[in-house]
Amino acid sequence: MPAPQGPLHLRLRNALKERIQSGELPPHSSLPGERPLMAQYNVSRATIRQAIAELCNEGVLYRLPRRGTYVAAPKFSATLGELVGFAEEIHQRGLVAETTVMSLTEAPAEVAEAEALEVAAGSPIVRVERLVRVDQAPLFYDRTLLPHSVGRGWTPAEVSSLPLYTLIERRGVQLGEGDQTIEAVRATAREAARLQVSEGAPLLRVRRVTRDVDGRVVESALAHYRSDRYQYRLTLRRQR
Amino acid sequence: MPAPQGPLHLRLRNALKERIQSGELPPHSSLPGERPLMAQYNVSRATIRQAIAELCNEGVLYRLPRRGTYVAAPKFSATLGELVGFAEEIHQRGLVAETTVMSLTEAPAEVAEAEALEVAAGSPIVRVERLVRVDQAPLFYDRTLLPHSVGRGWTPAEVSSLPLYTLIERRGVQLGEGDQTIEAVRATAREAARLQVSEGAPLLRVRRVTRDVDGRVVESALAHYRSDRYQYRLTLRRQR
DNA sequence: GCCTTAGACTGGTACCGTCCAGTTGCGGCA
DNA sequence: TGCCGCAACTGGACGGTACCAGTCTAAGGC
Repeated sequence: MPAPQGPLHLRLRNALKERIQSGELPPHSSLPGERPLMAQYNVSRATIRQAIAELCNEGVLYRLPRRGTYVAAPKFSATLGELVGFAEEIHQRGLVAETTVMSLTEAPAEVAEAEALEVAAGSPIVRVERLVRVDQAPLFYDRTLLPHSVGRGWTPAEVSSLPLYTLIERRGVQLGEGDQTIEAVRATAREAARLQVSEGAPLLRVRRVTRDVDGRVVESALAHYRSDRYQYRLTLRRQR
Repeated sequence: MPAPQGPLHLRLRNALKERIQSGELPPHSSLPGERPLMAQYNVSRATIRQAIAELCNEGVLYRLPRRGTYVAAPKFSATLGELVGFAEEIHQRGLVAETTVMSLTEAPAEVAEAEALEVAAGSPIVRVERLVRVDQAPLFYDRTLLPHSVGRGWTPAEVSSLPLYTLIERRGVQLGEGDQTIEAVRATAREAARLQVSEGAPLLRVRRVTRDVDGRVVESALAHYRSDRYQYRLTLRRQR
């Protein structure tokens, strides 16, 4: 075989994941002990423990001290507390999104925009407005603000073909946390026209402020989803 | 000194946390390297790395490979991907909720209810309906279904004074994951009356299926929030 | 047949060592 | 003065070992 690349613990992690997904290790069955696994995969215990720890963090496995390591029940959502962009999420659900860039401008920030991005008023920023369709019909409309350092030089072609988070990470930005608020609103006349719903139809309004690992605002987004076509879905885990 | 107890890596973890919280290590400042820390705390590098890895998972620190370990910006939300109940969440926000139990019944499950709880149709289940007010005005109405083994024997007094999750955990149930879907809907005449809004007002509908660590359904809830008084808020972290 | 108990597990904690590949800063050379 | 290369340092990835404290089981005593 062509000698799989990458760190051992990652390869081990994927190997175990496959054994679980293939059904060889069904939910709630116990994994071999760490010492048997050492012999099986010919790696040190530290490596085994690292791979298992990662899978526990992902929720794929769980440990019962002094009893064993077990396969967790399958997850019901791929996104467990993970920050994903609008377009990324659509893609993760296996849908094909068509993105139309309505506008893409670089300009000095107005007061409200500067506040949202936590930069000085008048600083250069980038504004992106997009309409995303799935299966022909509009799904959501969003307006995203980015600091000039992040969004500078993007083309409509890039923005319509790649998730914003991909473009952001390409700039070398390490994404950290994203703070979202979700509310229900009535569609205004303008929103109704854009999303092709009747005025007053219920919409999901999602605001998100994304920061890099240093806490600097990287993106401030406001999206309106057609509620007849979209449900916000997330999985949360109880802390021990 | 009285020899602090517990595993070394936990003590180290807390020691570092205190140095951060005291302001000795401000946000975005770099931690000493792992090797200097070994000498400083007189522990092995593996222990240092374990403590740092835990703090990274918590979001207190972040690493830049081959550059260093840094103090993260303080968190913006207490609930980072944590599963919390409706009442718990209100409490966490520092609000005082008045809960009115509209009904509390034990009965055989109807087909749809049995499906939601993943039990056999006709199995005994418990239904709870509650109206929660904050500052006099209604905030949300919710209907929760529970398997008989979980909700059996609860009194209206208990249900109105304690979060459901507290009651569930008192039964010895280990909560695992909760799957939520959030959508925007128009208030029906009945919902409008209960929540004291006009008919057709936008509401946030939150459905949640909570499971224990073994994957068994523990609770199936459906809540309607007044959108003029409530925004769903959550913080997510980007996976590495 | 039942109960006790010893030993073979389990994961948890902690130590040691080694090598690797980027980053960074500093000193020296042009 | 300015550029460049190298040495020092960083976290990442492995390997090995040892001991601990509970759990589970199966053998042995009653």
